[in-house]
Amino acid sequence: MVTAAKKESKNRTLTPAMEDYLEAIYEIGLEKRIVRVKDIAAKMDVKMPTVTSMLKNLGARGYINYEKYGYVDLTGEGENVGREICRKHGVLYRFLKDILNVDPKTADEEACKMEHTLGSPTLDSLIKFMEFIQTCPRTGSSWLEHFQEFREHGRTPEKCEERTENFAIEFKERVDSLKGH
Amino acid sequence: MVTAAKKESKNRTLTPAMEDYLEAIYEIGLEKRIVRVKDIAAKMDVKMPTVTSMLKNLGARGYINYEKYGYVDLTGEGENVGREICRKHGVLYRFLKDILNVDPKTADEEACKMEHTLGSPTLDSLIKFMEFIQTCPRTGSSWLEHFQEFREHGRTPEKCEERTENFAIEFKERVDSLKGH
DNA sequence: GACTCGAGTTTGAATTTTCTAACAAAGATT
DNA sequence: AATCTTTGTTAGAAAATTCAAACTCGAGTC
Repeated sequence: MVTAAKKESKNRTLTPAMEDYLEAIYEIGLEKRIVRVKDIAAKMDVKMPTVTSMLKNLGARGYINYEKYGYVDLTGEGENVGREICRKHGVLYRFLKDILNVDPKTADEEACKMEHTLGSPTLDSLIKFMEFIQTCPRTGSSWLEHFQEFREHGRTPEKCEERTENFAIEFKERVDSLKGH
Repeated sequence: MVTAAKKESKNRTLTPAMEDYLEAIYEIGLEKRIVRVKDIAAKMDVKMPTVTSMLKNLGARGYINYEKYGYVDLTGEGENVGREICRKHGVLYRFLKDILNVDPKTADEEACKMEHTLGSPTLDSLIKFMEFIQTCPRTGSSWLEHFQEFREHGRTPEKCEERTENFAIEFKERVDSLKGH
């Protein structure tokens, strides 16, 4: 379904590209004392002039402090954005890799694009969902393994019955430990 | 994590915008005999000249048959793309809305962007995952309800114990019906 | 047949992100 | 200090997507 979503008129919202640069600057800042144009270019896989123009852009918008030939650093707001995009990437990466079993390289690439498309509330819900899978007495890691089997071989009544019986025992133990607090 | 993903050099891959137009044309084609520039413009929320230039573009690439002042129709390849994007949108929309409980409007908007970022294998895995949740004896709709409770109020040991006991009964019935084929 | 009106197109321009080629500054090395 | 290398910047251009303004086509209507 293509939906006529209102275009964000004139407003100074960050584009995906800008968000990517802020994320890159944030991550480089975590590892090194200083953030260089060269490092950003390497991380983003673009050439240095591209970085320079984006830095001017982000500087003008107040997300970084930037002076020619000087080192780059994020303003408070720039840091908030960088951290949030970084967090989104991590959540999405783990969901794709650990839950959906997408191979790590693809998971990283797809997370890289999705991190700009999902709002923070959706991300929060996804985090809670993953947490819930792992902590709910009915699911946990054996359930995830069961899913991987299903994903590869579809529904096989024998497997299902076997797994169900194993879980019956596992589940009983969990119930007892819950009761016997 | 920003990753230096290889840029697809010269290759004639479809951009997200092109995919959106093919999806829109595909969907309009499902509802009406003929697909008009005006309808595409309305669905995409752009002006007609924008549609005209994109139609030339898609025509040159072989995804549609396009002649000035004539009606638009998809080639075989164009239809494949349109259908696939449409399918991705549907899967993502349902995941966001039914599983993560994102409000329908937001779910639609976010699905609209994500449909260009996830590969078909990832989508297939997501479909299987949703199917698995609904058919696995350990989960099903009561588990999803349990999640919604958790999402809103966090972990509450009492609730958890209560739910767990209810499930113990529910689960026993399922096991019996499995055994008694 | 001439007119009108909605649908479609052309033209030319703006924006965003990127590049290459050429230039400039900073840091090392001698 | 003079030079070399690395790093960073400017300038100019390209591709993609969009728009507004002006023009054209086609289908009726008088």
